[in-house]
Amino acid sequence: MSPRGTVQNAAMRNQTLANISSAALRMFSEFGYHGTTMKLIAESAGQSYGLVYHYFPSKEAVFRHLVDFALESTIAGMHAVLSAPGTAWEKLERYSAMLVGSALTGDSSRYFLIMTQALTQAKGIEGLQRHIKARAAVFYELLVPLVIQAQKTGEAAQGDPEALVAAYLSLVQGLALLVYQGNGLERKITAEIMSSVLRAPRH
Amino acid sequence: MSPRGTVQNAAMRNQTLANISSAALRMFSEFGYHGTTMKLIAESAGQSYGLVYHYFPSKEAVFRHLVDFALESTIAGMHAVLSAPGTAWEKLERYSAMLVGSALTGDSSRYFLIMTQALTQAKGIEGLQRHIKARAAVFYELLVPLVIQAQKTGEAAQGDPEALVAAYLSLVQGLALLVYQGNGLERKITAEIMSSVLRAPRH
DNA sequence: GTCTATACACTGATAGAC
DNA sequence: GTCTATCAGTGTATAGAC
Repeated sequence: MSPRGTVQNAAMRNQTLANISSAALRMFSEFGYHGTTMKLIAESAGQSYGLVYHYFPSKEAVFRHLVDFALESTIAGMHAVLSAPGTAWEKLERYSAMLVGSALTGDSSRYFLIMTQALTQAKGIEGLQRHIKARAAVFYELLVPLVIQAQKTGEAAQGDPEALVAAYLSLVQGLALLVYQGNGLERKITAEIMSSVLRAPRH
Repeated sequence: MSPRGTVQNAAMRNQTLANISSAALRMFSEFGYHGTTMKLIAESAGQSYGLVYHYFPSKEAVFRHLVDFALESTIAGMHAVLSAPGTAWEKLERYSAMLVGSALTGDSSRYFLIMTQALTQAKGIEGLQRHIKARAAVFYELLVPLVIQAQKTGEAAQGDPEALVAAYLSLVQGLALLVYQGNGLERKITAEIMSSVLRAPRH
């Protein structure tokens, strides 16, 4: 009733929501969409079964929420790195460094993983595939112009810029899988290796 | 009873088995392990539900069979390309060409996909993760020495050879995902781009 | 070898008590 | 806001007829 009460309620609600989301991210990234049950999410979050349905109308909604967050935060991260001053090639190298430094370690790699899950198992989820494709197009819209510019200065490799970006993003997705396997090999990956897909052979 | 009868039976059995396996590969690669039902496999193969269980004791066995085939045929393909005469770098380039030319197109890419499915959803399948890790170690055993040799001739990039191979294999896995999405972008990928992860910057 | 029918367990989602 | 109980639907696996 009192203002303080509603504020506390909102805080508690946000915390519970974050708790459930975090648990769902772990489960989806480990068992896939169909392999994850609402019971599993609830138990993993330390919450009751019914409470999950209080925050999300369906399992699909939970998954969509995570996929959207993954897409938007990836786009935001790209924007942040690419909007800082520097040449096109410097920006691309800086993004590789950011991926190796943070995005491909810990929880962030799980977001790349559920993107993979979404792409390879979402045939039954109405419109999700299309939604991802539309938002992922932004990746290309941001990176392709940079590659074209870096090709003019001779820093990026010649060839179809879209193909280069496609290979670069494929490498990122593949590395997220490597991180997930946890052999320790992922710690040896350097920003230089990541950029090598785009880099021109020097003469 | 007669010799001819048993031979015909064996032939029919092999064909039905191949039919079910092929249908299962399609379903698993599109819906993932948990998203694929035995009913779906049966219908997709044009066979009855019970018949699938006549050929495989369980859904897990079907999946294992496909994963094993994927692993062994990938290893066999590597051996074939790498045992042909040539320098270490030539062999690596030849393998990239083979991947772009055949392995990453059509049905072959589905085998790379179920490897991804297996790695990211097989937490519930006892021992599968370990089995894959053990067999996938062969990839490294075959490729790392080649990279080390190509580093000596200055053709491969300097740096940890294991990290280079890990990035190379990650790129392959990522590209299989690209093929699956079917944007048409995968057709622009060249062997040169694939090899760029391993290639040394020329001086 | 091939098919249909079914037992049994589990999952997603809802209802209603506190 | 949080929990337990419950229902309808689906999935794996088996049994048994042909």
